[in-house]
Amino acid sequence: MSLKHALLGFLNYAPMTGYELKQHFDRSIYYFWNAKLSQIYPTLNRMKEEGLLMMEVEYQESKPNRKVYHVTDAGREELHRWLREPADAPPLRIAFLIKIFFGGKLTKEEILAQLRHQLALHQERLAAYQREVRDAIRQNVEATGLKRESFFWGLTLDMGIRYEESWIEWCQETVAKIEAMTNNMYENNS
Amino acid sequence: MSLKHALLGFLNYAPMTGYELKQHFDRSIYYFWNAKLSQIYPTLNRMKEEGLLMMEVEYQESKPNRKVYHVTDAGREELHRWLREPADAPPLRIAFLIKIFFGGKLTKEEILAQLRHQLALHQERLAAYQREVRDAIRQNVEATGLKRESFFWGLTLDMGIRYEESWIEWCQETVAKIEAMTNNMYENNS
DNA sequence: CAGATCATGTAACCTGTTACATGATTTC
DNA sequence: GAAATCATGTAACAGGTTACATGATCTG
Repeated sequence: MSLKHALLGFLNYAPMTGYELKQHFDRSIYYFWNAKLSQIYPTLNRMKEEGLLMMEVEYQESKPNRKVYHVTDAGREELHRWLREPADAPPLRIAFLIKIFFGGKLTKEEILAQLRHQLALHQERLAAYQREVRDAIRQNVEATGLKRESFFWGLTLDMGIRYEESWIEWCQETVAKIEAMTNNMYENNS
Repeated sequence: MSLKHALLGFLNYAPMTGYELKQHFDRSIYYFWNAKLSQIYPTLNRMKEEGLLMMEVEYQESKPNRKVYHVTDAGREELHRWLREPADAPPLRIAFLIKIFFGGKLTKEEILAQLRHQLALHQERLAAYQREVRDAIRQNVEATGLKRESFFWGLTLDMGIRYEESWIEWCQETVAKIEAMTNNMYENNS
């Protein structure tokens, strides 16, 4: 379970609540991993029972009490073990490519619409990564002084950017290919 | 549900059994979508109940009877509706990048081992796509005469190849970056 | 005065994987 | 004689999403 290990990783920087962990996901690694609070809370509970975490309650009025989680020695060991363990490369799972695969059933304009929509999505994402994520890394370094860590954060961002760029190039080239076909060519090559 | 629509897409080429559908997945779109038989069989049943498919039983001795599925008009309409519907771009979900993100906890050799392993995985896949998938497309065109469709099949393969190439480039550049660091630099920039 | 932020969860549901069950025929 | 191919499934489990539940305080 990767969520478990991502949580260990963040808690290893500093003790936090589930709510704060969610913010870390949203601000730093959301572009390659994320989770909802409804998944994070029960997972933290299980990890506590497994002895990977300790919990301290900070009492609050007019808000639910803060449950601050700390990594135990067992948790740190488990994190390190997992980090060294060879990772597999999960298969792509892209419904959009199913639409392209069976795209022969669509008209030229319909498939161009699909492609342009996909292009726009990836362009937006790329822009977001270049703005927000870069900034988030900068802010994290300033806030935590984890300068060494930021080298690794930057590596993952590079891959995120490269991924979006691949899509953008493919979409643009594919749109160009299909636009270059006359309607006659497009309809009559079956 | 994309599995449903992928099944509709294949059955729209020709009526088939669940077993044969699985082979189509394994031979043509496995690199961006796949499913196990244990998921395909119940899904076909549900689709039949929804009126998207019709089933004919071919009786056999010494083997379970073949259940051959055909797309109904409602199924064809549903396929066409889905193909036109704008597709979203699902977020990446790569546990390996979590390992890199928290890579500061690893030694230089440990992280290089991760990177080289990942590089090898993607190189193998790229080689497979360039061999097997190209061949599968060629064979499908010969077997079915769906020349027009093969243009679209090729487009998805291009994206698959591009994806693997991105990983390979990133892995190689990242390995080079880290190798270029002296051990001293690597350990002492926190 | 509406919406974001802080802060916790539970329950139902959906998708997909793994394990189990059966068994003849063909190929190496 | 072992492994792949043909051909069907069921059941348990794992991971993740959506909906529901609660409610004060801060910000625009």
